[in-house]
Amino acid sequence: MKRSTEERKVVCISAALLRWFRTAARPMAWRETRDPYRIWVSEIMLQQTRVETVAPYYERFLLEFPDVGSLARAPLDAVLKAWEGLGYYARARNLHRAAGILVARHDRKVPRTVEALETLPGIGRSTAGAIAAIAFGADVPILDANARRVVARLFAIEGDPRSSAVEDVLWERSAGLVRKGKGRDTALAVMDLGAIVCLPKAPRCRECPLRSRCSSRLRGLQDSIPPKRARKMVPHHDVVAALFRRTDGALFLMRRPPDGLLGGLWAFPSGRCDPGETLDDALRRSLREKLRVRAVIQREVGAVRHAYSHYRITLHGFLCETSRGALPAGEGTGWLPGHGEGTFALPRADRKLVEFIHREEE
DNA sequence: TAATCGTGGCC
DNA sequence: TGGCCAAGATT
Repeated sequence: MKRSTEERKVVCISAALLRWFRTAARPMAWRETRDPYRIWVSEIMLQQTRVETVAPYYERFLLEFPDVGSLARAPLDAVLKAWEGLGYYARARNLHRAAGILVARHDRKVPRTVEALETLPGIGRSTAGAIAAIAFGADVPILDANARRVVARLFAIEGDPRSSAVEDVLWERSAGLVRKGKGRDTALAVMDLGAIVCLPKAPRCRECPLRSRCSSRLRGLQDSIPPKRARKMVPHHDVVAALFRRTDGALFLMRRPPDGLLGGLWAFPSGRCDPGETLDDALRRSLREKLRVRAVIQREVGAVRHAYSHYRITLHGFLCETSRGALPAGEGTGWLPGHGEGTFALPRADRKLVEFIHREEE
């Protein structure tokens, strides 16, 4: 029967993969624990983010928020501060919100099933599978970026791996790799194979434990599966920011709206420069609109180029003073201490402007 | 389905 | 330098 032949092949692939994993597994802090909370935190941090980047954040975050209760009790500002620089800040907001839900409705415990995990904010199908498999040893598939690539190549699944039709096939194939009782190791092995061997560019097929069974490799398709994503034009904008400096050196900040780009972070008042508009005009206009103040622009302290997820900016920082009207105070406003770090989470670009000022003063 | 949402490293 | 990519979710 042809079907059972296919099944035997997959069993061999799983065995070879797990054998390889025993010697090749990458050491990581979050692999040394079975605490579901820690594994949950690591999975959220690792979304769209490299392992090396996450490592220091993971340690610091868990020192400050060692369990579900401490995370739920903490003010969002403290969570965002711990997340500062890691990007995709909705992850931190959702993590915080989910901790509150766990306290209120789940006895402070991370759910064990994919279905329950998926109901929490910030956890989709892929992360739910990863947490269920890694934290609880569930025999469920994963389909992160590594698994997508590994599975697509292994079974020579052509087409855009992000289209829903292809994705369904990939989930099926990923599930087929999971042998009974091996959910955790299978998930980690697929991830590691994708990170170490089955690389996006120039996969190292000669070192691959599955090279003799990889359909793409056997057909010479390893460089065309998955297909390259069509790239879009990346817009560029000039953005102007106002640095109001108090006599003690503190800098005026405003909290960004709770959702959207850099949501909840603290940043210098800023605005996008319209086409044909001078930087000075754009800044005065923005401050009039947003702060209801007239500003005197003293000088530009520096400009930083910065790339967001889907566009680029050049952020021009200007030292300013108010000529008419006072800066707003109270909720949603703050002052970044002259040298001290403080408790404000700032975007990277705004941090770079702060560095410009500090460097000037030396 | 397609946009949106950060940042750093690599080539 | 700039394009590409990384343990995706949400709307």
